Amino acid sequence: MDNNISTILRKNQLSITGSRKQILELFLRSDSALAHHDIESKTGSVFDRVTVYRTLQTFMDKGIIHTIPTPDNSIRYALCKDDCSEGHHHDNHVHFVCDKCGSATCLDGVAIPSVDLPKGYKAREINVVVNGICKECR
Amino acid sequence: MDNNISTILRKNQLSITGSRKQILELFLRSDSALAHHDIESKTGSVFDRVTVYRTLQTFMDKGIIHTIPTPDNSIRYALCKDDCSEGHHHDNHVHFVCDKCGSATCLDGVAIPSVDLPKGYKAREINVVVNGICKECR
DNA sequence: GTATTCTTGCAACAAAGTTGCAAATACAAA
DNA sequence: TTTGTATTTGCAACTTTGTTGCAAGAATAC
Repeated sequence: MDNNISTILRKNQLSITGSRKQILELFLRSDSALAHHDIESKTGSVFDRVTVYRTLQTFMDKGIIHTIPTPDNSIRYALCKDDCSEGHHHDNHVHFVCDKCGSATCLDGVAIPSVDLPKGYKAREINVVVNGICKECR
Repeated sequence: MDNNISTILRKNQLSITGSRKQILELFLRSDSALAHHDIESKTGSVFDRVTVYRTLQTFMDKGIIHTIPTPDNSIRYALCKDDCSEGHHHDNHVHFVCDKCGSATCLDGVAIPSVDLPKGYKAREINVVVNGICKECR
C-alpha cells in the first residue's frame, strides 16, 4: 500500500514527502477526479494551499495526473494510466461529468473517437467531456 | 450593422443598452472565441467588470453565446448559431484551441462524433475540444 | 413626458491562484 | 549516525477572478 505509493514517487524521481504521499494516496483511493478544493479538505487541511498547488503541478509535470476540463470551469485532476510519461501525455479516453452528483470520472473503456479536422489544422490532443447522468445517480 | 445587433437583442427580449450592443458587436466582429479578459480590454475597459460578467451571463441564458472549456481552465465565449434557443442549447460542433496563438475557434463544419457510453450512463451534452496548431500558425 | 422596470456602477467581499523567502525536511555521502 | 546540500514546505503578501447588495441611472411602456 504505502510501499506502492513510495514506489510511484521514486519511479518519477520525486523525493518522498508527507504531502506527496497523502495526496497521491488520495488519488489512488478515489475513483473519481478531484478538484483542488476536494484535495485540500480531504487531507484535513493539514497542507498549505500553496503546497497543494505545487504538488499538483509536480504530478502534472511528471505525468502522474491529468486535468479534466469542465464547462463550469472547475479543473478536476485524475490519475493517469501508465502510458503517460513526462512531457508527452496521452490521455486517450473519454471523461464524464455527472449533472447530479458532480463527480468526474475517466471512462477508460471508451476510446476517443477520431475527428476529421479541416485543412491546415493539426491535432495534438483531443479532449472529450460528456455531461449527463452517471450510473450511480440514475 | 448596428441595426443587425439591435435586432438580435430585440429578438431575445433584451433591452438595448450600450454594453450589450458593444459586447455583442465584439462577438460578431471576432472570428475566434473570447475570454472574459479579452472582452474587458477590447471594449476599452469602459464597462465595469461586473457589467461584463452580467452581460455574458445574460447572453448565455438567452443562448446567444456558449462557452468553450479548455484544459487550462480559461473559459472562452463564442457566438451560438441560430439553432440555439433559450434553455435548450445545442452546440453540435468541435472546438479548436491553438497551442501557439491561443485562439479558440468553433469548427462549425466538424460534427461531434458519437460516443458509446458504458451501461448506466446517459449523455446530455458532449464537448469535444481539440488542441493543436491552427491553420494560421502552421 | 412620466412612471415603472430593468440595467449599471460602486463598494465590499469571497475564492482562486501566484511569488519570494526563510525554515524545515529529505537524501546522499562520509 | 551524523553532516552537508538540495529540495520542499509554510507563511505572508499579493494578483486575478468571480459574486452580491444597493443606490443611481437608463430603457421601455403607457
